[in-house]
Amino acid sequence: MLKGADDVVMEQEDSASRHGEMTSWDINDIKLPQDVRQIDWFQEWPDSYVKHIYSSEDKNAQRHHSSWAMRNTNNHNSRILKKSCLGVVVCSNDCSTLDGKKIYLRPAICDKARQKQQRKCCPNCSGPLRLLSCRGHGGYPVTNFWRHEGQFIFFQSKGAHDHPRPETKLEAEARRSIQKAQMAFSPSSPRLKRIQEIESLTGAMPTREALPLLLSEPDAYVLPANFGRRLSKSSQELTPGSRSGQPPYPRAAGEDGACGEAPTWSRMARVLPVTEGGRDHFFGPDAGPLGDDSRQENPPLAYGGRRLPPPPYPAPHGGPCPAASGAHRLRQLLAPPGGSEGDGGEGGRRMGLNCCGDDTVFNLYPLR
DNA sequence: CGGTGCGGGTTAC
DNA sequence: GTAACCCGCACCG
Ligand SMILES: [Zn+2]
Ligand SMILES: [Zn+2]
Repeated sequence: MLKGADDVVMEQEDSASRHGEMTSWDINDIKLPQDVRQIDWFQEWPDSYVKHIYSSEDKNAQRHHSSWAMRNTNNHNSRILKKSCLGVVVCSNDCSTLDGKKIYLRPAICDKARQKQQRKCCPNCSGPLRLLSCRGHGGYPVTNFWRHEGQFIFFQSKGAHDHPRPETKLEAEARRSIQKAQMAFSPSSPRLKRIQEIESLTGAMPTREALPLLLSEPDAYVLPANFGRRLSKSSQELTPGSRSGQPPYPRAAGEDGACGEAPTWSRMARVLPVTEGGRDHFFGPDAGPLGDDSRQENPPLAYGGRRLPPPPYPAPHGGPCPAASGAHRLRQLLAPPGGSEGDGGEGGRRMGLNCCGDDTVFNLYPLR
């Protein structure tokens, strides 16, 4: 992925190659540095060839999380855990939501579940879904390596994702929950239900954009409570997705309620003093469109021809997309993750920025 | 149900 | 030998 603004680069790179002192280690070294100068806050979207050293206390690191859809891969080395990127699931129709956003679903990690997922249909236009595989590492999926050593957890990634970011794990979970609730809710005959389970199960779902709106629905008011908690302590951990990229929250509370204006936090907060702890989220300005079609789930035959995304922004042509289902009101579903692990900013951790209250952050979001 | 780890085994280079 | 990857198994929330 190209990094647009420098600040973006900074945020990620900074930690790895901070201030000159090159990261002199490699995940394969017999001995890894134990005189670590600085520990990094968990990085939710590590990209490019970066390295990070996390605290062995960091829960996200312990679980080898990433907001990229990474699946375990066997490298026959129990000391080093290796994972490879699954890419992102896109709509074959390349449809767009009302507010012009694309559908980037999170590939299921489980093989079986992923196959099932690919048979489902687009939550936005009901068109067929397609898996856009990752080829950011020499034509192969980007790989991530994890190694626990001493009081640290070393992380190293190889390759730069050449596809948009998928929904975070939390968003994907929310999506599943909503759809589930939606189904259970529908007062239809068992027979119909059956059908929905098959078809609908496949797609008719609110899109990423809709999520926040749904959650903001009247009953959604269950959330506030959580809001308070999160973001409080100076050291907490947040599951990878936790309110990162496309937080279902920002708009939640007071919004123009209207659905008209979908969330506009497309590009924002890039500049925040520090991306909130553990969450470096906020989409990167790069999460951009990267159309690149013609690349599906075929092995990297001859890779070398790189096609670039069509025009800057493929016009939304969604095609005949009778907005799927009207899924409305659905509440909670989004459990407040534990917390977050400090703040990610680099250059040293910043403690709370929370002192002012969670709202601070929220107010920043709309910052479009 | 699906995320995560593990490790045997295969295949291509 | 290295790397990608398939496959089943176990554990867990
Ligand atoms: Zn679609
Ligand atoms: Zn990738």
